[in-house]
Amino acid sequence: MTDLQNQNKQNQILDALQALLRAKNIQNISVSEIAQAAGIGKGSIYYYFPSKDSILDALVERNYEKPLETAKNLARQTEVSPFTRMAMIFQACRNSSSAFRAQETPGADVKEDAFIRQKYMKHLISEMKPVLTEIIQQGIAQGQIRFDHPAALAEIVLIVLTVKLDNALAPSDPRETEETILGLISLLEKGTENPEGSLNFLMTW
Amino acid sequence: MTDLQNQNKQNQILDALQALLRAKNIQNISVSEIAQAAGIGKGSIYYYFPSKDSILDALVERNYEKPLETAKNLARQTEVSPFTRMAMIFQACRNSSSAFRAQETPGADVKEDAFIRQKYMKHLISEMKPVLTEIIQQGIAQGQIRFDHPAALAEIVLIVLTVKLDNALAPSDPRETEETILGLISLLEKGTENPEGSLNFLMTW
DNA sequence: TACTTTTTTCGACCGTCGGTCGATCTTCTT
DNA sequence: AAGAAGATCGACCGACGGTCGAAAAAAGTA
Repeated sequence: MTDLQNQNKQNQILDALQALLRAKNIQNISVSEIAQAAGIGKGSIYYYFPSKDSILDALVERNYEKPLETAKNLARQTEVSPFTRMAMIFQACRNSSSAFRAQETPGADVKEDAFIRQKYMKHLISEMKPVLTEIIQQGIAQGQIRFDHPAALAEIVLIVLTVKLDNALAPSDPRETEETILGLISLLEKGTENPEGSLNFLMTW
Repeated sequence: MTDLQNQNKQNQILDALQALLRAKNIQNISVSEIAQAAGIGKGSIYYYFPSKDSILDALVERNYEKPLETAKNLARQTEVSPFTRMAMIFQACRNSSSAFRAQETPGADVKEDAFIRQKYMKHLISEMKPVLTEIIQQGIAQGQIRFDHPAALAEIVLIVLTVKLDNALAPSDPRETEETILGLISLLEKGTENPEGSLNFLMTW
């Protein structure tokens, strides 16, 4: 079987898992269920993946590849304002992370699918950090940003946004999340020596 | 049986789990193992805890109670500088979180005990946020801090520090971690309108 | 086409796990 | 002392992740 056909089959399994993930968390999804949803036998799952965890890994990878690509492309568009590019990156992250985001569980506490989201966040932060750092450095070179620690700034922004986006590590109602983002923007304005309110457009949530 | 004796028994189980946790991750520790390490039968575990997860919850709670107590006490000591109190809180968090921190796994990637650390971080952030917010508000009232979003600032600082402290969500070598903390301090100085270098003492890592 | 070989599919099966349960032992009460 | 209430236990249960060899499907060969 060609690599392409092989990937199709893997994607078929990944699609099934992603669909199931919308209704319940990983711990409550059995391999048999995934197989059934994918329309294949349970044994076949293990022909394409060595373990249940590895299916999750693959799904995470498939989901963060797209925003990463977007970010890398944006890093090259030096004619666009660095903050605008930052906003576009966050939007891309937001869209693709929705597959894993903690659902609104009104009465009960947040579901314990910590595992997969942590994996997603970890990869996203580590892969996105150098790209965002580069964009910030361009902003410094162009005089739009005044700050001495571009890599640190990139990581701080990524950590806060990823954690708040996920809404499981530091769960908040929308109102509180907005307040935190507003504070981050204010902190960014003062930190990068931009006038107050000039970064409000980042608030596209 | 008195409540005190009951708590002793629970602590005995918690101690056993904490000891086992140093060697392997949760997923690889069975309830029978915990029982054996605690010197009791498996069934007795379920006399004191309703589920395996609840044992973890209790262990997490036991570990974040102390720094939380410390923080609450500090919140009352308005004569001490808010930043000094912040530093003391971080130190307390640092000490008590070591039970869950990701070990240095030289060759391999970070162990997958994500679950428990995420739980610890979540509780720590949510419990610590109001306390730290109060301290920041005091700093604003006293004129040592100039910033419009005290709660947001508290959450941002807590998120970044907790994530970096944990070293699993955004793993870095010590050199890189230092750079990020340095950047956070710089951002804090500019954000709270304090002179550059004035918060360097927070760097007690 | 007829055959062998290789790839792919499958579900019964295995060991282990979290959790239950009634039997049993211990400790309190009167 | 005797019964009630509290505490302990490990055999047992259903379900899970993962294995395996048989068998079906596909590909190669003449």
